[in-house]
Amino acid sequence: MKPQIEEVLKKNQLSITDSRKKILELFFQSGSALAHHDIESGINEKYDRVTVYRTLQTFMEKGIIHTIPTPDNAVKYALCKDNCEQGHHHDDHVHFVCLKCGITACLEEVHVPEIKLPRGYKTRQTEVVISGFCKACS
Amino acid sequence: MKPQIEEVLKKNQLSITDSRKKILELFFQSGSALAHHDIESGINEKYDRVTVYRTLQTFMEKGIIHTIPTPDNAVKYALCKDNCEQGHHHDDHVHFVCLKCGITACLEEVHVPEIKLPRGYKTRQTEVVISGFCKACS
DNA sequence: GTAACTGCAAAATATTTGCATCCTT
DNA sequence: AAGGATGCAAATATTTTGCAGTTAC
Repeated sequence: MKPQIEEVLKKNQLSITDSRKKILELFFQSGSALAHHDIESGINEKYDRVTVYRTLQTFMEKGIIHTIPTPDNAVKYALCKDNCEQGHHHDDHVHFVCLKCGITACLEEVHVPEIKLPRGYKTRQTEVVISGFCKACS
Repeated sequence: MKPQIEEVLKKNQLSITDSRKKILELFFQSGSALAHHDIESGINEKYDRVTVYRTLQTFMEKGIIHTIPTPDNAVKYALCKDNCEQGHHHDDHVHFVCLKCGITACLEEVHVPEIKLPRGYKTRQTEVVISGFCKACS
């Protein structure tokens, strides 16, 4: 597990620091999307709030994580699984938010459909967020 | 135009006040989604920031407006056109964000497709936000 | 007249920036 | 050793709450 994490950092030309390792590890462990708050409280060692902000921003720039737009406009971050290169994030999967337990997750196996727009509009990216009840809660 | 606005307020059992009329009018005029900031700066008479917050919240509760989840997690509000009753907001249309001019709009004429989720998940609502270039910018 | 709404002050929360110090390479 | 990352302090921005005065009905 650990080596995988350092690899990700190396591959993105980021120096390997404690906070980055721990935060990235948390993403790998949880498997779901995390809010800033989840990150601050999900790690034993306390890192400065500012460090968390900057780390998330760095990960975003490198395409390691991405934000998920949720219906209530809470900011959540999730690992980019696949073909995200620096600056060019591209999701093709659906995001899910559970109305009961609040978990937010990427459904990698569910693809977003192609949607035809009226004449004149050009699609660059389609985001789909489905809210409902997850396996555990339904 | 004006009478239409007062009607909406009446229908929702809200007392008719200046701020509510002006803010609602702004939504009708703009035809697109508005951020809190757009509302504060889009009205000549200056209403207190707190009043704007509370008015938006009231409109949300009554189902007059709804929030749109945008890719950058900015909070935007738009009129509910159709079958939204108090507490039960239900969109069936797609939201569009222009990457150039930044406009956010509801594409009433584009319906969200039905998406099958893996066994165990239950869908309650599907939100679709497409970013790209609008008629004017493409 | 009464209940509801507004504006002001201030608290609570969230995010960003500058800078000195420390750590990775 | 040098550049980048962190932590602290503080500046900004955002949202919420309490309360007194005002307005709609």
